[in-house]
Amino acid sequence: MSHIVGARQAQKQRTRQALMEAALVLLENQSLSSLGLREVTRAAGVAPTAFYRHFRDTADLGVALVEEALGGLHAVIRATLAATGDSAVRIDAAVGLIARHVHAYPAHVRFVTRERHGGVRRVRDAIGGQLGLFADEVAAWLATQPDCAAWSEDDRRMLAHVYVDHMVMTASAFLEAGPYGEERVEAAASLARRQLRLIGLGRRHWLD
Amino acid sequence: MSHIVGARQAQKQRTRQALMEAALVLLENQSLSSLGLREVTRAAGVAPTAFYRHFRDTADLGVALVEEALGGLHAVIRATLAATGDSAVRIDAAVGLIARHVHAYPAHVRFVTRERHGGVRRVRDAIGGQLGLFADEVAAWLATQPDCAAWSEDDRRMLAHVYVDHMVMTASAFLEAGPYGEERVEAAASLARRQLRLIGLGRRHWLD
DNA sequence: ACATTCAGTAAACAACCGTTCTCTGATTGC
DNA sequence: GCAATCAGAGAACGGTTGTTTACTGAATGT
Repeated sequence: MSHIVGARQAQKQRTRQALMEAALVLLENQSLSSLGLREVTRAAGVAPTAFYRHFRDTADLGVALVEEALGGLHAVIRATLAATGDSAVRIDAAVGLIARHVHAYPAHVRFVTRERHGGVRRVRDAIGGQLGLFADEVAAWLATQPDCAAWSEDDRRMLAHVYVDHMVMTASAFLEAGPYGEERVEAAASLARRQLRLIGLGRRHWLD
Repeated sequence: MSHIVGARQAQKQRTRQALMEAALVLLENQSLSSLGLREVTRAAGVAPTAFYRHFRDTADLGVALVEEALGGLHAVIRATLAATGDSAVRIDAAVGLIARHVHAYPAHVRFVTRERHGGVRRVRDAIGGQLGLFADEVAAWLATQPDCAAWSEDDRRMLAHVYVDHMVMTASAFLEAGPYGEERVEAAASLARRQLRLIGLGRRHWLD
């Protein structure tokens, strides 16, 4: 493996990824504030000192995990919002999207829901920042919708906040339901859909 | 201090309380899964081995904290639900109650919101169990309300779930707003009230 | 009064932690 | 080709961790 351009950077990114994946596995049974540096390097198969080539400390690793878990979702959310459709099929699509995402990246979802109110301030803030951006995008989309055009900006942000919070809670519910069978997952989906329907009804009559 | 009946048990409960309070203080800047036994006893001013006279491990301490934080709230919730009033004053009363409770017991609230999805399964389950009981009580109350009497049992549980989740999120929002001044707290209260109004509107038109 | 109970103490244990310093050897730019 | 760079390894450090064992002495029941 020589004379390949960027072979060094490629290998570095590889171990960096190995560290992040090892951390993600370990974080399924504990929280970030108890995650040890040595523990991570051991699981990743590198020397403890190699950790410092990539992260200052485990909190730094956590911030990188937030970026990995949520950074790529903005495009997905924007695309989902742009899709048109009846409100009922909208709800089905949104809940189905969440269900599939949780099924595909359970460890990332668990990490975000666990550390959103977790013991490490920098990670908490990073998650809060990303969710705030999600709310911004939803609020901007709401401004383009006929039924919310006449709302105040504050009220649109309030509703966007509700949608984002509901998305996170639904993801968490799918995560808890997952190991207990498919009917539990379907119950969580049904719950989420009805809650969205309730919110949609409130939205429709907000200006009464 | 001799020849007092129960002097021994009283002193034991005292150190037990000292351990729990010390833990609660330490848990403001970390999460339970990183809380050390020695750390707690040091902060409580007792020998490390004294810990075992009260708790098997720190997870056990966490379960006791859940009981302390949420066990006494059932009566408060039931009393609040029993109070009659217009829906607008109901909302004001509920949000005000949450605000006052967060102000009075910030560490307990922080602990619950942090460990609800935290890294210690037994504590997670204990919190989930208590919140489930809250939802039961709210659902039972909804069954007595004229506008929900015709709802299905499942739908009432869905709405109760929404109310309980909203209560927890509002408490967390108050907690985050607290250190940044009174206007931030008022903004959180306004947000919570409008969200409750939205839910109320959805509830009113559920059977349309 | 006296024997029992038991909350809390004290010392020791092996294991683990984060961090520093030094070194190696393959990739890199020239 | 050759010198410079730098990701990773290795060893050692002082400190902390959970747990065990043996012990103390005041509150207890009779």
